Amino acid sequence: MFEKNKSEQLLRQYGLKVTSNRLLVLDVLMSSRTALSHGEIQKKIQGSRLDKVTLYRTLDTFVKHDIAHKVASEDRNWLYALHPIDENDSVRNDHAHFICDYCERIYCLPVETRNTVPLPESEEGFVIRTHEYRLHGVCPQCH
Amino acid sequence: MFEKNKSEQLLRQYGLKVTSNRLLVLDVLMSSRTALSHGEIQKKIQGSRLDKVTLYRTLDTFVKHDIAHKVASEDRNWLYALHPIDENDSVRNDHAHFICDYCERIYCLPVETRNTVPLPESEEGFVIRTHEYRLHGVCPQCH
DNA sequence: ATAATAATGCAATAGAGTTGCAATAACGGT
DNA sequence: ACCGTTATTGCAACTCTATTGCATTATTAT
Ligand SMILES: [Mn+2]
Ligand SMILES: [Mn+2]
Ligand SMILES: [Zn+2]
Ligand SMILES: [Zn+2]
Repeated sequence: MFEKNKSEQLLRQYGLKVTSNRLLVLDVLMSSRTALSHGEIQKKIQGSRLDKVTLYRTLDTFVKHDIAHKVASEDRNWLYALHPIDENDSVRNDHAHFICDYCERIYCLPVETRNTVPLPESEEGFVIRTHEYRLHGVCPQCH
Repeated sequence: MFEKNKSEQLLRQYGLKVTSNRLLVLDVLMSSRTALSHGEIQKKIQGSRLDKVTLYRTLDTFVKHDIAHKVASEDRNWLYALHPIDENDSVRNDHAHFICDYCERIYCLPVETRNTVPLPESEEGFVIRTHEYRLHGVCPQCH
């Protein structure tokens, strides 16, 4: 038996049917350093006839099955990215988002962010379950 | 001379013309514990004939003059809020946002959040200028 | 009161994302 | 290799938030 490619393995591993659309979108996400919007992904796969609705649904499927996650961009669009891998090759659900002030790209940075910002005494009744740390500044591309 | 009300003073202080629309919107924002969407504000001022476009522009004006700030909500709408006041009655530009998993309301919490998450060595070329800390969990209303 | 300027209301428009439904493709079982 | 079940896909129409252009109206300094 031949070894299946990585994207195909990943889909089967998550119990998803292997379709050319999903493989295509997965490849795009895997080869991007930044989180991508629906529109950006469409541009990267122009030529293939993948409908925009199917792309929305494919991305939702990835998020629902926790293959990918989505981040709200500053212009209120969703950006999609696979989970970042840390130095031990393990997935980090807990990480920071870096938003460039110039190109507005969003990077997922595998940074430990837990237990860093305690609530002040005065703010009672708020129970924290998860968090997102968003950093703004200048990215390596824009120096 | 009679003492002007607080909203009117605030507008003059920021060099803005005093209009009934602006006073109305300012009152709504001042009396809310959570950040409000355009739609929520419209509901609260139903009866007044303030056009939806004017409301958008009024909110933008407040943001541009730094009377208020806006936060992207989880469902991709803008939410608007005045700057939170800390225990010394001074404005905090640097604060956290608490997003309730149930009611989805966003609260501005006057929490010190500076310099809490250093980047790892491996992530070079990112220059951090500002940040936003988003906390998710259960708010006091939803216990 | 008047003039200069900014704010406002209305209609049309843009853009991201969603819904319903019929056609098609994936895949386990034979 | 074929079939039947079920999930995926493409298309059209639609929803919803927000924006733009422009003529009208209100605010403020003089
Ligand atoms: Mn991320
Ligand atoms: Mn805030
Ligand atoms: Zn950049
Ligand atoms: Zn709540």
